[in-house]
Amino acid sequence: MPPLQVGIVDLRGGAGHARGSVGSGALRRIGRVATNPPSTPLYRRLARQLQERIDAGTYPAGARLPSEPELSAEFGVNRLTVRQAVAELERAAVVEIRRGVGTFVRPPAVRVSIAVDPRSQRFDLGSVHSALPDADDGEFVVGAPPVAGSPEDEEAARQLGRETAELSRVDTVIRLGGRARAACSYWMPFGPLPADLVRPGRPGNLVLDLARAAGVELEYDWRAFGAIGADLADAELLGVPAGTPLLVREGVSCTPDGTPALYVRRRIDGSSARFVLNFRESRQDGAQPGPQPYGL
Amino acid sequence: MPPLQVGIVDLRGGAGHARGSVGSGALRRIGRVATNPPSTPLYRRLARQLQERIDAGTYPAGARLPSEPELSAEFGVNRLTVRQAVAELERAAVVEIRRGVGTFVRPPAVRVSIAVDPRSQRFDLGSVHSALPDADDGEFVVGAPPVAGSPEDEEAARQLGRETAELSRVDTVIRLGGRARAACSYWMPFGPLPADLVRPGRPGNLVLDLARAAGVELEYDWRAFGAIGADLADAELLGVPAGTPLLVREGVSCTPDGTPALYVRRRIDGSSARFVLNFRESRQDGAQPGPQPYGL
DNA sequence: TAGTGGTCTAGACCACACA
DNA sequence: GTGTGGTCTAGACCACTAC
Repeated sequence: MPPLQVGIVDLRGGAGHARGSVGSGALRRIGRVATNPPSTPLYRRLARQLQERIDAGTYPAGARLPSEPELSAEFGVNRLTVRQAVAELERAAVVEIRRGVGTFVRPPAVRVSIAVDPRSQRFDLGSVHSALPDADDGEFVVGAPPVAGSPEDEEAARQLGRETAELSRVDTVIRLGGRARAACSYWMPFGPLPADLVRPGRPGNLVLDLARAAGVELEYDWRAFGAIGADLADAELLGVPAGTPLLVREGVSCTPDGTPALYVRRRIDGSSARFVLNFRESRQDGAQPGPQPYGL
Repeated sequence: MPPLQVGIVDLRGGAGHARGSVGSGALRRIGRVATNPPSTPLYRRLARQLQERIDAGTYPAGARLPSEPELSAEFGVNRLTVRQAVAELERAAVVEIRRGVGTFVRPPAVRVSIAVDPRSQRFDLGSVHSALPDADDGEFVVGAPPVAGSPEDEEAARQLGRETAELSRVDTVIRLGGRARAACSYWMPFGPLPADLVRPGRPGNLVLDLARAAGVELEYDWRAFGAIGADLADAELLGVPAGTPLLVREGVSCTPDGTPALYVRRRIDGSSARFVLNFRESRQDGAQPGPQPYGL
């Protein structure tokens, strides 16, 4: 456990900070009376200070930070201000907060790396499935909501060149390592879907099963990558706070004759995966065989 | 302006919510005394309620939400609780908060769509440049920090198969539409770099200029996509709150003989761009020529 | 000047994890 | 039980924006 510093720590400015300078260098409590408005809010200076300690190894990876009351006392600020600083670090994936336990420094980002060769046409990689096969993991249907006029549904209809009334929809969650990693939505221009396939809780590779049931062969048409914050619904599905960065991977698959047959939109927990595209033939040197995953 | 509802609004549960039921249906203020702990925190129920109003068109796109004191009075909760709810909606990109002005409903997500044909080898699309050429926009050098032992530097060295001491680094910001859209870092296994090229504030296409200066021809080796929250440094560079979802696009380019010559890591404001990969030849039907951008 | 959101405090009660 | 983080209140002062 890191040594608990006693007394009040000065939070004025910090290294490389522009304003906020006060005359004397005396250690001074920063309280309600803003003798010299520092322009940088207190909670942010606190966040920087904590970040510096983490970078310096004062709080190494995996270590528990001092508790909120401890930090509150050490820096002479309100506990809520401490919480605001720590929340910022949590959103930046620097620390992980475990309720009832403590706040811990995150290890340097372990990610699953998924290689995709963009020149091959028929493959069903790119789904997170093949990365970490494990018991209890997999894709699970969470519902088959009717296609109404939601913005998502409208988008799907536009992408498939159909009317919303012609579409069926299924929502799933992909679990890996005991955690929900991705929320998926599928739209298809046919229906009704086999009740057994879209039964909530059903495991399996939904895309493959649906394609088989419909008797169609699917090819990638296009895929797109973006980043958004989790909305309230996705946050609940994935068990993360709203606003958590999600990697959105969406696209259309079509039959060999070019008819759009599937629009898929996946929201993937950003800390869980990245997608790699290789543009050169597999290298011969062997020294650096493609991208190095961040750890795993 | 939406009509200001008077009185106290009931926040118990909300549609489709599991727990939190109380006996009578009377409108009741939810105060300090939790007569029946609803399990779902107040601020989240408030967020849902506001989201519902936005979905229902009570607060249409572009409209200003009632001010925090107004919402505080309407729902009978503390202003800080209101702020917590609104902050959640802001992180989910549902509303935009303008200090001193108000909180506004965001339009349905306008994004720049950038098509990339993954089968062609030599192209410098994929950079955000070609999307929105405009005056005052472009890429600007913000610094050429020495390569020390930071985790990023170590990663770059690993990717390039070099020691950190062999690398040079440049950081830039890409501005589009008057806003910073992407923060970029480049690592190259040579140096020193031409002082004129890495002078802070210098505009231009840095990759092309550096390659020309070094007399090397660059090809894509691999590119990867991920999503993270903005850390404190990126948040400052991009002018967004820490934790804002960023699309990370990183990769290695090499010379025609396969020698790694550039590691690049871009953090792109998630609300600004998405990357599209086309797997099929350009379509003949013409009806749906590739993916439809979300608006722009 | 008036109204908006941004920050900060002090204090309270709660749910959760763990010993 | 003890300590952790999670929620909520009341009140205050501030900075920014627009009129």
